[in-house]
Amino acid sequence: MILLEENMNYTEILKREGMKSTRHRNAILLLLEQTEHPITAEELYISLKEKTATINLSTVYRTLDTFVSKNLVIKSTMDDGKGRYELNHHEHKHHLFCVGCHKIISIEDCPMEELQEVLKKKMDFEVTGHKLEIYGYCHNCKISE
Amino acid sequence: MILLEENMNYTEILKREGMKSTRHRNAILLLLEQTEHPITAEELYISLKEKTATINLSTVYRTLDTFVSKNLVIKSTMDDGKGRYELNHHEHKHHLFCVGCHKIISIEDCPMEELQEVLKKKMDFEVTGHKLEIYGYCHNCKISE
DNA sequence: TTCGATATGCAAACGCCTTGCATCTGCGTT
DNA sequence: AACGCAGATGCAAGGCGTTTGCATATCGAA
Repeated sequence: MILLEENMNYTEILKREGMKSTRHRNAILLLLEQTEHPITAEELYISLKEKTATINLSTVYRTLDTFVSKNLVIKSTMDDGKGRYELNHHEHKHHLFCVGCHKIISIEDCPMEELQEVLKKKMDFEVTGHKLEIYGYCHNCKISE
Repeated sequence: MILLEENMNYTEILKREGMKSTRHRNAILLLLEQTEHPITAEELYISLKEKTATINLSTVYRTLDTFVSKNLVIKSTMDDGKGRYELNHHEHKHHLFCVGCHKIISIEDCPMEELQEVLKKKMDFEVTGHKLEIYGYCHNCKISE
């Protein structure tokens, strides 16, 4: 299992996956690491252009796709039709979506383990993965309601 | 809360929501009722054309959107970029997605209740809804692996 | 039956994402 | 250090799911 550990630079990680270490790939990994919540390809693209680099949107998409296929990045698609990407920290994680202020909060709680057992016994379904999104009001938005 | 009960025809349901009862709307509701799993707008459109009616794809989209906004239908968007629609039976339900044969199986198990309490206590997050998708291998695909 | 509000068809457009192709760049080899 | 090539990138065009503007058709209350 590949982890993005602290004292390991991106070049090594990329090499390990058989990818060339390039300016863009490194910048994208860095930005994903700095952003703790899932962001869209376009947000990433704009943020990169502001910061330093000239980069093309299609490069962003291609890079993200490759990262996803190498399991370095997790993609999830929401009802607005846009995909969001985040680093795969290989800790199991879910997100709270505040419907008040649209903040995204990461949590590490996950209620799937028991259910996984149930599904196996009850209907012989072998769970390989799942996606859980939770909507509601965060502390602040609850107050100002 | 609005339920699609057995001996209640679509006209009544639609009227109750302030919608006109039309040929298309009825056909879409009927088809959704016959299909127990979430389907795409296009699948619905093709199926309708095969069956009886001349209908336009944009009508399908508009109708589904209205149904979603009235809470008669639930939309969920997958990583292939397509939205899927299903009747809101107001029983709480989730789906198993078989990654082998792409079958979709509905289940009524839901592991969220306890987590909801935890999130409230731990971070004062008030859950109003959630989405859970489970991936894996169904009984048949497990065998033929 | 009439009539206004709403639903529908049609065609064009939109937004997110992908692709084909020419050029450039990282990196192992010489 | 220079070379060469596979792989990465930019650019522009295209794909695909979905939305929209507008003219026409339909529903249903009066």
